[in-house]
Amino acid sequence: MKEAKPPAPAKRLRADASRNREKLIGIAAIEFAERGGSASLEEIARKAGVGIGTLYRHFPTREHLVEVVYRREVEVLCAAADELAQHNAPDVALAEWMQRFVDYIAAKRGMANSLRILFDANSEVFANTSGMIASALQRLVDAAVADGSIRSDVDISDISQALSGIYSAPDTPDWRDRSRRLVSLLMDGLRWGSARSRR
Amino acid sequence: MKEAKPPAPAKRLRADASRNREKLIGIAAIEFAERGGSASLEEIARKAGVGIGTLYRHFPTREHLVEVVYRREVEVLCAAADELAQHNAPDVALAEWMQRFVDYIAAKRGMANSLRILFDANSEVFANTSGMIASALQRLVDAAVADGSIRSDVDISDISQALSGIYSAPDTPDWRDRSRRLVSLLMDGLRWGSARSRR
DNA sequence: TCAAGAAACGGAGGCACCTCCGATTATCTT
DNA sequence: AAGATAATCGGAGGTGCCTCCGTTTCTTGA
Repeated sequence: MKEAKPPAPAKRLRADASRNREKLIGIAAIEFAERGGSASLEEIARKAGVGIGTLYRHFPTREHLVEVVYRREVEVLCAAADELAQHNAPDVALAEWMQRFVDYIAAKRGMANSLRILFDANSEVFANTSGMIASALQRLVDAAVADGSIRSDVDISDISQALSGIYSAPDTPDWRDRSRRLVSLLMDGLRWGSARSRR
Repeated sequence: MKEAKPPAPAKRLRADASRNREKLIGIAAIEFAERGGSASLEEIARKAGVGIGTLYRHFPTREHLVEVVYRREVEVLCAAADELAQHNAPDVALAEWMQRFVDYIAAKRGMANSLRILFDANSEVFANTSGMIASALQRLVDAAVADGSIRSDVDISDISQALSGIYSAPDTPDWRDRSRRLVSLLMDGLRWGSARSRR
């Protein structure tokens, strides 16, 4: 069975290779969150239990690693939307997801600089990821509207706007609390005047 | 004679210190222009004939050094405006100065990244320097208009606009030649319809 | 199951960053 | 003029970055 398969989309990785790769991404996510974009790559390799050479083979530059970690976290965040929707009332799922969004942003603030470099080099990444986030939000809102637990005259872009305000807010010590309160407030506003609240 | 002089504006530097400082700035300007923002600081110290410690005492971070070099070059560029005005016909001075502006921009392109970091940290620097440049340009244009060697209905902001286009132009190999041609063209346009050309 | 070849590992090595502090001046005081 | 004082010099040293390549481990096919 001679099959032409030259454009192998992504070569299967060897078992040890993919194990190491995952380990590195996991540790890197933690380190970037804790130490920001200047986390030591050697430290990451050490904690992942691999040599520095292995890290560099998988991620030729710091930005490659940042990109992969960033993508991974967006995926997790978006997957959480569906997870939450399955196990909660739609409005609760939406509220909880927005709170997680705050946490997600919090982790990103430390690495703002690396992300900007990445943005310059490959802005397509951001088009993808922001699309994913918008679509997750859309699904949650649609479900909550359909269910009558939030008002029906809301537009995704309004919510996005509010959430992006969180990102650009000044980096005070109480940033996180304030952001969480903002999300609660937003949620109250969405519930007010809903079919359910009127019933 | 007990005099209160606590707010000494800028402590006089010791002779050797200021000598070293100047040497460092000079070498750094050359290195940044040649190698871009990633020029080695140790290399700069070595070429300046001082220890690395001396460099770091004068300029605690790479960005400090970049900022000083940047400021210095803007000052030189603006001083050149007056110099040129004294020794040339006003229109010639203007033309020559714009050509020097191209060279100045060329040197900046390599260090775009460092400049952006600097911009985030201290955007006041840019307000200052762009003001200085605008005012130098204004002086040259005024003189040429008064002299009748360029048309009188020109606005500084139009010329600035054209010059800033040079900065944002794509970084092709012939960027410099194209920019110089653009400046010539601009100059022809300015001369056309001037009092002198009509006479 | 085993051997050969492919792929991945990992750390030594070279360079740059930046800090720290004893040695070395320049400037001030008497 | 010569010592006292304060500022400056300069490089050793610890850390991180990244490359290179000999060694180890996985996969495959017989």
